[in-house]
Order: sequence, then structure tokens, then C-alpha cells
Amino acid sequence: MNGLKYLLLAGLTIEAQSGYDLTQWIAQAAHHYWAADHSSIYPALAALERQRLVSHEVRKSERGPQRKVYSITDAGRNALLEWLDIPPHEAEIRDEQLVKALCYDLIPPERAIAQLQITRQRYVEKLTWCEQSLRRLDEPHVDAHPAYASRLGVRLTIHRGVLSAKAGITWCDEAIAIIQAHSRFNLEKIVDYLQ
Amino acid sequence: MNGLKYLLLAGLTIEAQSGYDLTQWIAQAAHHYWAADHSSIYPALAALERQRLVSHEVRKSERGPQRKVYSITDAGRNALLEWLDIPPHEAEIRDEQLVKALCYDLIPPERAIAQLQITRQRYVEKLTWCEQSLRRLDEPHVDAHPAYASRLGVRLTIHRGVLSAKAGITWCDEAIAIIQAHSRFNLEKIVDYLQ
DNA sequence: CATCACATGTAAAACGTTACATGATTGC
DNA sequence: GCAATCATGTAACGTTTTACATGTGATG
Repeated sequence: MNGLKYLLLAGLTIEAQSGYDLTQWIAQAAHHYWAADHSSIYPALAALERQRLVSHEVRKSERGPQRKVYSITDAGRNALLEWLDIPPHEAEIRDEQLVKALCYDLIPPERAIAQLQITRQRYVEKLTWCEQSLRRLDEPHVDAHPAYASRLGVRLTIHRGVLSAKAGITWCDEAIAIIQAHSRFNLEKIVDYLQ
Repeated sequence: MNGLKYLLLAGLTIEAQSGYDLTQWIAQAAHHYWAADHSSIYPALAALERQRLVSHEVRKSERGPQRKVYSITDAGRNALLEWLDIPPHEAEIRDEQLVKALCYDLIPPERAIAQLQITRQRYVEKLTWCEQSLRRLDEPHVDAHPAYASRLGVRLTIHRGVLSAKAGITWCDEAIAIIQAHSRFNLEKIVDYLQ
């Protein structure tokens, strides 16, 4: 069984959700650690249901067509718990921005810097979103049972988002500075060379 | 054409390399921004050669069987340059550690912490490697033409590795602290609840 | 003579993305 | 009526992973 299915099971331990909800949640809250879109989520949910790790009930939506709201089953929770103890694989990353950065020798510095500024903006937006979510988590909740007092796991993953976004912003800023220093340096060397 | 092919073209702008070299390089220097192993690299190189974006010559190895050393062609360089101006897609990440972290509510804190310590160690090793590489880049080179004085792109990507690894280490440390605080907090609440 | 690092590949299966396909409901 | 959001899916295609497959040369 693949990682997406465990992510879906994990999402359903937070609360019962539809495929649409899970899609939105992965795109926003889990985007910095898992990539998946609806066309892989719906078949994955169907497969989990065939394995009896989740079940669904149909509910009418407040707006739009009927929803299939999925819940994790006891078997699903057990499968998730078993998987949890396996040491995680290393993160798998494919970041086109870095492949392009590797080639910033080959293009004019202004174009490299313009690209980095767009990437920086994306990281800023992610940071804003994560910080807002953390603030929402910190609003006090009154729960009957202390075990549910706060969602540790959710906090941990959003906190990771904050640190990733900050690292991204720092890199963009420093990369821009390095490119500017480098182009000044090269200019000086070219002037020397021509004299 | 996919990202891997551009990464290979980018790698070949640094120097002519074999599939084996590229595999090693991606596993070490590019690991924090691109995942690929030899079974996708060899077919990708063959496809690039069919498109005349790279060419190879066979050379005997100092140790082991013959090598196919690939070079980027002018057409390859042009294809790379064209691609460089397209705004990069957002990074695609699949990090099992974070999916597991999302579930750290569900397991005893010691097990979560043990897992985080293994992950932390991986980040420490990555950081060590990147810092060593940067030091090597800083050793002065004497080059005939100033444009080749240093590899800006290589520096940029390794610098990203440093920042990513540091963010990873910080997260592991803070996650461990949060889990410890959370379990103390829950213990207190459970004691209150039982009284 | 076994093991490790070097070196290159292929085949089948699993996985993911893009595009296609449909339809309800709300607000403008 | 049109666009946007809600909501669920499938099909074709392309990519990636896992496993298989082979063989060289150095070191212990």
C-alpha cells in the first residue's frame, strides 16, 4: 500500500471527510509534504473501502451535489498504527526551481532574480497560511476528554510548513544576493581581462 | 519533456558525465531537490540522445567496465535555455515522515521521539555533506576565462541543501520538545480529570 | 575466492497527471 | 443565463519504482 492511502487514513483520523474535503485539505494544509490531486484521491478512497479500511455514508451537501463522507474503520486504524512504526522513507522531492537555479550561470542575472522573486512570493503565501492556521489551533478549545484537547499531529505538520516556508524565503533572498555579488564580480573580472 | 531530462541536461552543462556519474550526483548533490535512480536515468539519456540533445563517447574506465560519457549538444543547450524561462512548477514533495508525524497523537511519545531522532540524524548528515561541498567550492580556482570562475548554479543548489537540512533539524528538535510538552500537559489534565 | 564498487541496462507493475465527463447549486 | 464553487468520477498517457539481469576490476 502506498503513502497516499496512509495520508488519507491519517486525514480521516482527524475527522470524517469526503473525497472533496480531503482534496482541499491536501492541497492546502498538506501541500508542503504531500502532492496528490483529486484524480488519484477518489480511486484511492475506493480501494481503501474495498479493503474495508474506510467506509462511507452519503450525505446531502449544503451547496452542490451529494457528498460521500468517509470514516476510518477499526481495521483502518490498525493498519495505520502498524505502518506508523515502520521507519519513514526519505522525503521524495522534485523541485523544478532548483533545477533551473542550477542553470543560473547560463542566463542574465535579471531573469534569474525575477524568477526567484516569484518563487519567494509563493513561499510568503505559504508562510502566511501556516501562521494563520497555527493561531487558529492556539485558540482555546473546551473538550470533554483531555486526550482530544489539541491535535498534536496537525500542529507538528503545520509547524513544519512554517519552517519550510521560512527556509524557502531565506534561500530566495540569499540566492538573489549571491547572484548580484556574482555578476558584479564577473563584471570586474571581465573589465580586468579586457584591459 | 519531463523534469528529469532537464536535470540531466543541466548536469551535463557542468561537465561531461556517464549515466553512472549522473546517478551518483543526483543521489548526493541533487538529492534534496530531485529524486531519480539509475533505472530512470539510463532510458532518459537514451531518449535525449535520440532527440540529439546529448551525445556520448565510449571510454574505458580506470576501474570497472566501459563508460558511456555523455556531453550536451548545441541543440541540448538551446532546449535547456528555452525551458529555463518557463516559470517553474511548484515543488512536488512526498514526505512520509510528515504523514507519520500527523499521527503522533496515536502512538506513545517515546516512539514518536525515537523516529524523529533518526530523521534528525539524516538531516545532520545532509548538512555535513553540503557544508563540506560549499567549502570545496570556496577553494580558489584559477581559470582562463572569467565566466567560468565559479559555478554559481552549483553554489545556489548546495546552499539550498544547507537551508533545507537546517530547517529539518530545527523541526525535529522542536517537534520533540512539543511532544514532550504535550505529553506532560495531557498527563496533568488526566490527573485533574481523575480527581 | 568473496565482496565491494564500478557500470549499464530492461521488464513489469504501480503510480500519478492530464484531460475528459457530468451534474447541482448559488450569486451576479 | 453565466460563472464559480461544490462534488465525483474515468481513461489514456506518461513516469517511476522494483526487481531482474549482466559483467568488470580491485582489495582483502
